[in-house]
Amino acid sequence: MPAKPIIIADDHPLFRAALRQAVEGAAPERKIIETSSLHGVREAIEKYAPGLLCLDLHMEDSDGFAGLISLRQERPALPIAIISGSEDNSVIKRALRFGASAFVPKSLDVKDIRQAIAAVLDGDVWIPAAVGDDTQDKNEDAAERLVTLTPTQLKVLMMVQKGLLNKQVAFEMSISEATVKAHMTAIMRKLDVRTRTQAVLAANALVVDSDAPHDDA
Amino acid sequence: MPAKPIIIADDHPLFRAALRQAVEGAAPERKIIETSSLHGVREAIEKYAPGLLCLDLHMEDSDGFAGLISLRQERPALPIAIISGSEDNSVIKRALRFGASAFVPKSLDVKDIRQAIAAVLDGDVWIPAAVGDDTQDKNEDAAERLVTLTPTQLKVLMMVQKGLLNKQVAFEMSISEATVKAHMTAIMRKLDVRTRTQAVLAANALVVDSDAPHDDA
DNA sequence: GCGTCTATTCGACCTTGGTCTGATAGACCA
DNA sequence: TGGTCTATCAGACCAAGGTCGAATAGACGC
Repeated sequence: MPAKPIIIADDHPLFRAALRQAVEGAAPERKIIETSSLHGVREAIEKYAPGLLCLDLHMEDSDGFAGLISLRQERPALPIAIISGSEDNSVIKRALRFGASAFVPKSLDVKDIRQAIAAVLDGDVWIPAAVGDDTQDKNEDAAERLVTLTPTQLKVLMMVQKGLLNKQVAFEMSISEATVKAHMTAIMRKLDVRTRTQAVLAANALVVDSDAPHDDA
Repeated sequence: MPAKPIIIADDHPLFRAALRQAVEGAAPERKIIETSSLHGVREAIEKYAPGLLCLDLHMEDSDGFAGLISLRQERPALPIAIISGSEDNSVIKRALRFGASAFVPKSLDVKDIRQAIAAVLDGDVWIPAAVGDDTQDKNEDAAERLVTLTPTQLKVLMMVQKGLLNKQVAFEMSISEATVKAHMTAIMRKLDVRTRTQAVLAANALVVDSDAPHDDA
């Protein structure tokens, strides 16, 4: 069978080059497409029907884990390897929960990255060696529910999370306020909350840097 | 002059004992009062007019930095040394911004803690050696504004941040919903936002929320 | 004591949020 | 082809959020 191309999506040109090197080591015969935005990723997926996506979480338009969830829903069969500067345990676990096939910290050297890519191309799930199994997963429910949101619902929730009014969301998306309200009703039903404030709290599981509140009293 | 007593406030009895030892080393002649809640702290302040408060951030009723801010407003002259399991840079910097006189990580040994206490009793500000100067201070404004909130406003904001309705806040505080709304208006004015969702976003600067330091496998 | 300030309290009033009904249209699947 | 799911929207309706003006009470300066 013909080897499908690989997409590399990262903000940073230098790291993109390094990643390309690692990927070429793992799959020399594959075509590689580079991009630096979620938008570019979607275009590339449309155009090249890739077999693997290496995705940075910190791109301008990726909105934390929301981009990952959307892509997974659009192409469930496409394996996604998350590339991230973070090595935080909760970030790694959330990435996997949201459907990533691998988590590759940027601190890894080329050899290890190559190994990770090879594993994913082989159909495996790859994670860094030292991932603890702390079972303080109370955000598990929230994560479980967030993946059931449709891409449009996710987009609405992202805007609400930034503090926008329904009216403003409607304007940004060029739809009516009534539709935004309908989306919010559906979102809150799925997240099992009753107000937008609580929806925002639940959506904090999507934020990469400072993670959602948990009571480790 | 008579040496004013010292209050030690920490959830953990064992650590409270260790802290007492360190404090006694730094100020042998001082009376020491122990407590394990914010409520206990207030009582002790009322009763003993202390010269120093050693405050843990992770107590049941301390609501992150909100407790620190309240106490600072009630007793601006009382130096407060923050005791915390976290050593995260942003936590330390926020503690100082919110008026702490020292930041003492629990990982320090008794000798260093004694030194920190001594420094604060001397009127100095004490921080751990390795505090970087990473200039990712975008919460600086938010922090600046949060300290202008009155204790009541802070209390309301804490509840709203947990996702409670105005009606629920009113019930919890035994005041009318109209009053809660009035507080919210004042809060939003001070924080320079226009909706409760945005107020909750701003209030996130109060969340301590660091990763559990013990389970780094 | 007397003005002034601010925090807290509240009711009247308007705006935004959220539900429900019901409807249209496209995508996808069986 | 029919059934399900999603996205879109309108209008009515009620609940929640938010502003305004105003009253009270304590703190401060003078």
